[in-house]
Amino acid sequence: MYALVDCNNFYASCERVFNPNLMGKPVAILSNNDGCVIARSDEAKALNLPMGAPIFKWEHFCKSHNVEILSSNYALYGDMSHRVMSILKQFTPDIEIYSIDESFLELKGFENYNLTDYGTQIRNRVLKWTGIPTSVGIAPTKGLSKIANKIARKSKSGVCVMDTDEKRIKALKWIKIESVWGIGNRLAKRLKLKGCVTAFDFTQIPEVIIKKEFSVVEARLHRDLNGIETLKLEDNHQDKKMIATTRSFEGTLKNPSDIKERVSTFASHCAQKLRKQKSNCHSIIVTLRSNKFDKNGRQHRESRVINLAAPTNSSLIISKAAVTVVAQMIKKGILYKKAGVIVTGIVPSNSYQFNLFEKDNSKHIPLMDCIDNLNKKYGILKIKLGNQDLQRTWKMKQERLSPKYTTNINDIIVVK
DNA sequence: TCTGGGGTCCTCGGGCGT
DNA sequence: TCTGACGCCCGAGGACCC
Repeated sequence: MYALVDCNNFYASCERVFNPNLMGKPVAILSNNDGCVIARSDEAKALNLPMGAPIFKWEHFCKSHNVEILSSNYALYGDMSHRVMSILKQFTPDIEIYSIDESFLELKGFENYNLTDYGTQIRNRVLKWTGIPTSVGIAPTKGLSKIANKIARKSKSGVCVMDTDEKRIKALKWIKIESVWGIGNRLAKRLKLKGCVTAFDFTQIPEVIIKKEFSVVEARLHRDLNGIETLKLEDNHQDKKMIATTRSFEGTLKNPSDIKERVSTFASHCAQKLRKQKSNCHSIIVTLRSNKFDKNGRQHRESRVINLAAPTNSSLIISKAAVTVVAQMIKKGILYKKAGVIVTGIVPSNSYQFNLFEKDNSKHIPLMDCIDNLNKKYGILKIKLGNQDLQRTWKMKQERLSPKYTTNINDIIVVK
């Protein structure tokens, strides 16, 4: 059996732990740069404030309905997530941390347990120790545990155990096809054309047809929902296969030197993340785009790939390559809105094949170590490359940011 | 004025070796 | 030596997730 433990309205719940005034009120959390709504409390959902709503269009609505709007505070959410996950690890050794707010727990050897009680224990402990409410869905497969979790979320107890075929069929008939994990908008449309309205309809289509007309992904899901354990617990300890830093600019940029500065910063950020996981990258992808929402402006969107002669995690090499390429991409007269650097072809830094003509950049290794250590000691990004913005005039818009209650000593709550 | 960021996996089509 | 069939590899782009 698998349990899916999902934190209810995670970002809003984290904020409420440290600011009880938000209890019972509609709360909306904004994306980076305070752009659009990315998380909502139940009360905000009940007001039909949509996910992804651009806040400048919904500000008036929020004011008139007393919605509390907050910038996203990832330092807080990351730390709270870590606390929740470490509690979940006490309940089973087989756990897959699926995202910041949910985990799959494999319950092997729990045949003699009362799973409803066990799920309740999980919920109670997480709530008591962290203040975060959760829902627990327990079922024979991962796909079904996702559906059980949706039912749990709607139930009073917050726990749903799908342990018989009758319960499985009832649940499948209840859930709409577009709400099934792994079925996005496009697929839902195609499936509806075939008369698939619920997950149950999907499971009744013969597997050969699914394989033929859709793909192996849907075929796997099909088996899983039919109760055949197909999707397995995934290993959490693997290194990332791709590391990205992409950002929208505060306004729009047309000056090549401004754009190059941003790209250099994104590149060195990627390099830093590579070094943190002790990896090197073989290739770099640089992306640049104008404002897609500007209907009147000239549009330009491009991405280019740089294949390196030898894998590296040196900020100097990655930044230089990315800046050179972005300089070739910039078109005169275009107002650019967003850029990004993605590093791929990731290999462990201690084992890679030298190229016959490779230049020795071994001096970079102690230099990068030194930069990382100084930044660790004196605060992130104190040491920068010469082509980065040394005055740190670029800052994310975070006008409604809550304190870093759990990760910054100056922000700790004082009880008087 | 203002519309997120970071991932994974899969398919498809072209290039290329057998 | 040429050609077609086949399979593998790789990059681009799509779809999905949170």
